[in-house]
Amino acid sequence: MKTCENNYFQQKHSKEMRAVQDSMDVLNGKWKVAILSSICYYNKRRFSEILNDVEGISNRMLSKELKELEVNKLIIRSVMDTQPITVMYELTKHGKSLKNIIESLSDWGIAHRRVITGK
Amino acid sequence: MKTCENNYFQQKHSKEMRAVQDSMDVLNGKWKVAILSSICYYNKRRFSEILNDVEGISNRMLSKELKELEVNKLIIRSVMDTQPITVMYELTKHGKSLKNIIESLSDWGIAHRRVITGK
DNA sequence: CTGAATCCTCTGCGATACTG
DNA sequence: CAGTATCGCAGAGGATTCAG
Repeated sequence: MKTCENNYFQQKHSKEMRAVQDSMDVLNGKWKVAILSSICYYNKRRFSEILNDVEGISNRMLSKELKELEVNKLIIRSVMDTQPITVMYELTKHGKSLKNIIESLSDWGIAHRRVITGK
Repeated sequence: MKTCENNYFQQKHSKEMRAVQDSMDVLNGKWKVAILSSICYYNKRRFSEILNDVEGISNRMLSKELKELEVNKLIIRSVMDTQPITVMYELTKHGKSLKNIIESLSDWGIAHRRVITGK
């Protein structure tokens, strides 16, 4: 019976689908992945450096997004006692587990441009 | 000199960073990746099936997002001449190249839940 | 069944200015 | 330098209805 077949497959993949949604909820918005990329590529990165890396982002947004990433335990914020103060951001172990995805997204972005522009 | 060093690395990674942004521009919004996951996991999928797979999406949104995905050459839409008509969606070759990323996101989503809930 | 058309709400995000 | 505080709007997205 067709519906049974569908239900079978449905159950088979609904868990993965929910997991994908969970991931995208954390990485939502226009900036999160780009910010993570910046920190990921440079290992440690300062606020103003990320501000430059991520094209077009405002300090307001950067501040807000960094806070969310910290809450989600993807990055660690540490204040350096300099004058004036500087703040370093780095990936947690958990954040580093996104490295493969980020690199894949980079590769895919380049491939996508080729596909859309017709090479 | 520190700034030179920074500029050097800056140039080294700005290309990847732009590519990541390109990818995320295509996959933006609340639903795109989930929709792609549905089609990806089942190879071919009908409108109403995707509507069920993606929890919470409205037909209005699904319709709109599918259109964008088609414009970006990630999926192909084909109308089956049945009564009433059914519409199948499947990934293009280019769309299929997202499979690894989708699977990684699924794995990461599960891991993330463990990290946040403290296991 | 697969959408398109309306209407309406809410919020993501930009611009700008200000603080320690 | 690294943020916070306001203000304002376009547009994402929800609910509902209509159409082929």
